[in-house]
Amino acid sequence: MDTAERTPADVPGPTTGAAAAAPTGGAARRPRARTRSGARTTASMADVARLAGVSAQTVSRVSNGYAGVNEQTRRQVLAAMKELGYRPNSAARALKRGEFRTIGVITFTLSTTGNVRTLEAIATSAAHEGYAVTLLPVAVPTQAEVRGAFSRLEELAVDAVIVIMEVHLLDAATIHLPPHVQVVVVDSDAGDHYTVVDTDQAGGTRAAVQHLLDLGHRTVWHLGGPEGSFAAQRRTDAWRAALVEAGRAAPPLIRGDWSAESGYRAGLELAAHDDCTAVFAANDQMALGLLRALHERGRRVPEDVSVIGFDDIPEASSFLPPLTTVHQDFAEVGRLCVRAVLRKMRQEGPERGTTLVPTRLVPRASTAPPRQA
Amino acid sequence: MDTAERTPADVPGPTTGAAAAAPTGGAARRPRARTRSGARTTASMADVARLAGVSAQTVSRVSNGYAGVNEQTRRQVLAAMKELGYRPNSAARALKRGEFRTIGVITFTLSTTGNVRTLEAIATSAAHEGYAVTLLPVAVPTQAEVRGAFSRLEELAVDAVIVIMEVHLLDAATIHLPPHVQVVVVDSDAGDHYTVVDTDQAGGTRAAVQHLLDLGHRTVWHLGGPEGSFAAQRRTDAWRAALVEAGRAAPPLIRGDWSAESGYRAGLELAAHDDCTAVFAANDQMALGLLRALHERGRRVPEDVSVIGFDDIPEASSFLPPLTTVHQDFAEVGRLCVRAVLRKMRQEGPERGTTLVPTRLVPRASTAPPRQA
DNA sequence: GCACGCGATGTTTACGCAAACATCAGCCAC
DNA sequence: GTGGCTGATGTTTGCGTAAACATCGCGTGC
Repeated sequence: MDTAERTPADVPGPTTGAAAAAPTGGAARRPRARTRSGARTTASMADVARLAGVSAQTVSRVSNGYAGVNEQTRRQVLAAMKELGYRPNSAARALKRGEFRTIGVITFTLSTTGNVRTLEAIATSAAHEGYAVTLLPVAVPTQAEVRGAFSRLEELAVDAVIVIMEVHLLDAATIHLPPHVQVVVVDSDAGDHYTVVDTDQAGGTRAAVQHLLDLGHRTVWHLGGPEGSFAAQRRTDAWRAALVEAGRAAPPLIRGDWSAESGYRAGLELAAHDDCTAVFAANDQMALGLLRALHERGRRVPEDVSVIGFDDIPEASSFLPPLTTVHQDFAEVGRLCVRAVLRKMRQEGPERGTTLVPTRLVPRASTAPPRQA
Repeated sequence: MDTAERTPADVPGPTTGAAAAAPTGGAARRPRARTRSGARTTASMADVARLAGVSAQTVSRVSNGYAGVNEQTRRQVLAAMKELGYRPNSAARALKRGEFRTIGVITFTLSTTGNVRTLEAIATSAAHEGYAVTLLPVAVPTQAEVRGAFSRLEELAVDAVIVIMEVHLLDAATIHLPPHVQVVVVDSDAGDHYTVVDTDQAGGTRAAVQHLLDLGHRTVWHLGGPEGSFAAQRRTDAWRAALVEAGRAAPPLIRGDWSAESGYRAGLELAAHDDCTAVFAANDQMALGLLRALHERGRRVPEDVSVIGFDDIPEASSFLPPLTTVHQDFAEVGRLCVRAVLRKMRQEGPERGTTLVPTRLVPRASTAPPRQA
């Protein structure tokens, strides 16, 4: 047989011609489409190996930074990689290694500051650990949609999942996660069943209420968040508890939906109550709307009414007046999420439990002692 | 028949399996105990095939919804899948198919409304097309960092990339993308070299300036964004051009950095100019700070000074006073990005060129005719 | 001087899936 | 009835990588 047929580039090894009874791959190992200069296909390890005159395994070793490769060989391989523009194929890697080095993040909306900031921190922390982050948006917060996201997720290339969402939407009975995909939840009180990382809603709320009481206000009104939200629920509960603890009567709860617009509507209502001298809004956006409503109704802040928010969005210091609020450390929440989920993957962490991130009261110009105090 | 469920919620079949004359796999197909950390492995196609009594290929056909599978066989396979909790392995799929069905999004920060809203829209559109979105945050906007993100990207499982960033950070010479990975850029004027989708910055700006001139203002001051930003640059250029077109003198440019705080500082400066009756802020956050500064200095809005913003963030309608601004359709931008990048992947779209998404002026209470007009 | 060990490298195999090809049973046309 | 066709299913193969195992050459201890 004309075993000649050697290409100019030439294959290094003699390639062991014989061995007729090749146990398995005996088939014609066709030399792949010529990857010469006008190459279209991406170079594979085999291509690099050929060019460098070594085996594919050695390329793999270099690629993964193994020790035990001769320095000169290593340099040759690196040169070959560079020449061919070699990049490891992540699909093959993932297949072989059984992991994707990717974390999925399921979130309902990116329109709230908290979710976005948390997501950003997660992405940053994950990148730091060599993980990528894949986003799984859920259009509407219904169980069906969430379930849909999870089932999409099941085909997705992720090793773990972080859910930024009220967990009551996760009907645990109907969601079955792929095996060894770990979950960490933000904004939830499901610490009994999941690993949860969250801002210390209660602590922050207590600080806010206490701040107002300390200023001399008889009681504190509350502009709460929407019903579905656990964060809202906890802030409301903590508000009530703090008042009870202090022996004060809790005024009726007023609800918004997190938006500034809803805060405005609530503010119009509150402005009608002459006895209202202090309001704790469950987030800064609602506080913004509240400020506008009070202004329109001629109630001065903080002289007539003190207002305090929650979140400390960057704009809060530019409100009229600058808003006293409770600062949330979203970056820390994100960091802890990633840490927790990676720990769980390595089976180092606990299966469940809640981690709370402390808050900090940021006093600005929207709170003051009541006039008659 | 004997579909009797043998193992309630157990590992796949007994498997141990006759060392039958397995034609191919010859080797003892060990029951695949723990792969990684002691976890059960997921069931593979082969496991399903065994349980259903068919070949792996048939499982594949069912899994991919091929026609040409007998209904009864199909049902059997589906039942087996369900019993084993089978999920296709996306790494293997990607390896075989040569695509990941994932789009990478590189962005510098998620702290600006525009980026976040665009990202959200991208994620939603992508999901709609069956694509996932992987986030690649870049910590600081330096070329080195961006290059780092791109080289991380090269190992990443993505088929295409959308860059939400000023493209001048992409030093084209040093970034070499993996072959076949298409790029679409947002917020850039690099339409000559890339496919660009962006808001019609110039159109929006012209509308804003014209609105103020139409109200009778002699000229319009401008609170611009930071130097590095193309969006800022274009708004500034368009502002100047619109004034020139109208035969008005352009006041000196004042610069902020997008933040409300910087708007406040600029506002203090502007308040000192008695002849300033109208300001166009390059975004709503800066307009917010501006409003506060003007208020503090006793300049009433809109009676003494008209203020107009850009973006139309949800809070803008709750500013004091509610802000007239230029609405950006981020959702559309995101949608077009995804469409463009998928088109390029399929080689249906053009290699380069810019697509502009129109804006809309939203008149509210922060603009009015000047007093003496 | 010879076996042994060790470092460097090569060879085989399997990961899970799906395209390409192979087989096989029925069924119709002539 | 026989050849050919069709639809359903099985078999082979290989994607690019990395673990496990195999080989090879050289220096060292005794």
